[in-house]
Amino acid sequence: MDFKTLISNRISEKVNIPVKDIEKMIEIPPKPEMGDFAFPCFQLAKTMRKAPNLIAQELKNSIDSQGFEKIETVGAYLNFFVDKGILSSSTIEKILSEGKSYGNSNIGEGKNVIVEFSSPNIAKPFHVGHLCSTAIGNALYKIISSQGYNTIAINHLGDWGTQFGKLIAAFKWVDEEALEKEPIKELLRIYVKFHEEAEKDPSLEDLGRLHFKRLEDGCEEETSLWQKIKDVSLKEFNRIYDMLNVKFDSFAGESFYSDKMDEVVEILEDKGLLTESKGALVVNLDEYNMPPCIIKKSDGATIYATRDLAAAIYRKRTYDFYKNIYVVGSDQSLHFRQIFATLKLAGFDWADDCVHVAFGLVKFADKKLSTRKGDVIFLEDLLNEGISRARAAIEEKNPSLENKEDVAKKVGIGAVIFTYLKNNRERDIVFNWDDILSFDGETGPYIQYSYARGRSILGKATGFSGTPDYNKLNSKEEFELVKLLGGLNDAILSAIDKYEPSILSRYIIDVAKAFNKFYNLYPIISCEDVGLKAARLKLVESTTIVIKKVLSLLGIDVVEKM
RNA sequence: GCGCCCAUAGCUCAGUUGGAUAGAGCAACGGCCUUCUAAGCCGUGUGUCGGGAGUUCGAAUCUCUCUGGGCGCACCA
Repeated sequence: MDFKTLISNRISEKVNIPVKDIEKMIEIPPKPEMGDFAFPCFQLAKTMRKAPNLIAQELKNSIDSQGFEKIETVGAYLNFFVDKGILSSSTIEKILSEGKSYGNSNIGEGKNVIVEFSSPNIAKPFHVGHLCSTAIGNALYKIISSQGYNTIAINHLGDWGTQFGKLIAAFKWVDEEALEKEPIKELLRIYVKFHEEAEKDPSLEDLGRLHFKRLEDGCEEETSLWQKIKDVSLKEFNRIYDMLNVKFDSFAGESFYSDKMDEVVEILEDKGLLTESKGALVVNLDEYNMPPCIIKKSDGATIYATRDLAAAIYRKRTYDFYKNIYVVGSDQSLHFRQIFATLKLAGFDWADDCVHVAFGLVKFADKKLSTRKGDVIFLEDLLNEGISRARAAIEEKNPSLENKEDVAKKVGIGAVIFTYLKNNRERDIVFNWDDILSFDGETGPYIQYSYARGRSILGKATGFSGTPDYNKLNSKEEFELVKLLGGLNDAILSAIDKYEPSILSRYIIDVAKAFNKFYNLYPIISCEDVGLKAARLKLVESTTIVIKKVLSLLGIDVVEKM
């Protein structure tokens, strides 16, 4: 039962405004005591030439109130109180019958959506900053998929570019033994050393560029070193992706496009967009009020803009995408605006379907994380610290728990992922071990705990059977929970609309809070009224279904006990 | 200098697209485990919504301006 459209229809009958417009005006009152839905009459005052509260009063008297407990006016607001029994039974039965597909829809059927995310740079450590793109991208991938879209997860590996020239130049300092044991750390060490040395001797930068040019020209020595670096890096990255349970449909990174860039240059040339400037080939973007987009450097080598253009064109041809989403830090906003503008100038109207989903940076209280300087926290260390803190919490709170290690892993990692997804993605995260790994309050473990409590109650009720009487779920707390559970699809759609997983994180916090409140206040197993007990059990079951569903969309596992 | 983003309680953040008395978590203090797991629940209070002006029935939300921060601005990604 969709009460919002019901209300819109009834109001539309009385005033001369289309149902759709009425629906947009309907709001949810700030406090549940004020009703479940509200219709403000301020805007009608002008056309009807009457005082808004008078309009509200007249509507109240003339409107059909069937299906509602009552309809009230407060000032210019017309407040609707829905029939709790009807809403509870329809919501709970829908959840139970749809199970894990509750919240899904097929609005995206037949549409391909690309989500590019994670995209770490080969040869560099996978640090705490990379989790922003990885967690947000993975969540968006799952959230969008839930609405029937055919979604493609692409890891656009940073495996090409001048940095490899620098790395190859730095290879003369490599310690083979260390490279064997801890490849990324050793590669990082020589990369850092390169930048230190380059400060004293700027000619090293030129040497790096030379090596990249040779790599791009297919020279054997550079190519084999590059392959070696890529192999050891991917091995390390896959270990992290396994811990996070993140999977990709494609690992086509920057090098994948190395043979597709000549065509980009040709296309831009044909359209007459290329101009030469200081020896480089650029696309002028003055009309967009942006600096030019560099297509070829003065030494003839390509640059990341060229590769991103090639990638976008390739993706359009291969996947014919409906949306092409880039989950990349906000520090690259200008770059993407330049790419999209260049595509547009080249006559590709689908440039408008490309979206840069930006996020803030992870930084220390005082300084920015800098790979070049080597001050960096490995993501693996953060995840392991999370796991070991979860392990300690288990020993303290529930030492007889089975599968301790499995639970510690899911709770520890869940806490980290949830922290990354809790807030508006454009906010910077100030790195603090205790904040990121908190288990109290609005955190991942709090949600997981709520789920485990629900499952525990259900486990104790096996064998019970009774016909639920949903009319008896009439307490404020029970009804609040029901209303929240009914709002899952809206929350998902809103999250997709804004490319914002935190909308779902906030939603599930609200659900868990309402659920905790409910079971702390009312007996379930020991409830004597059979109809009410059955209804409460169904409510608990519905809640566990919704929590599990939302956490899975966020890329977080649930545990049955903790 | 130019462009984009941000400023809400001591701290970290929400705020349903312009609506009713601006809310959570953390931290602090007090209460609740012989009754469904205390990673929980209940209670106690704090705000010039950065300042100013404007738009209108109505602004934390929209416009302008100032202040204070972040990021970016051609051969790195």
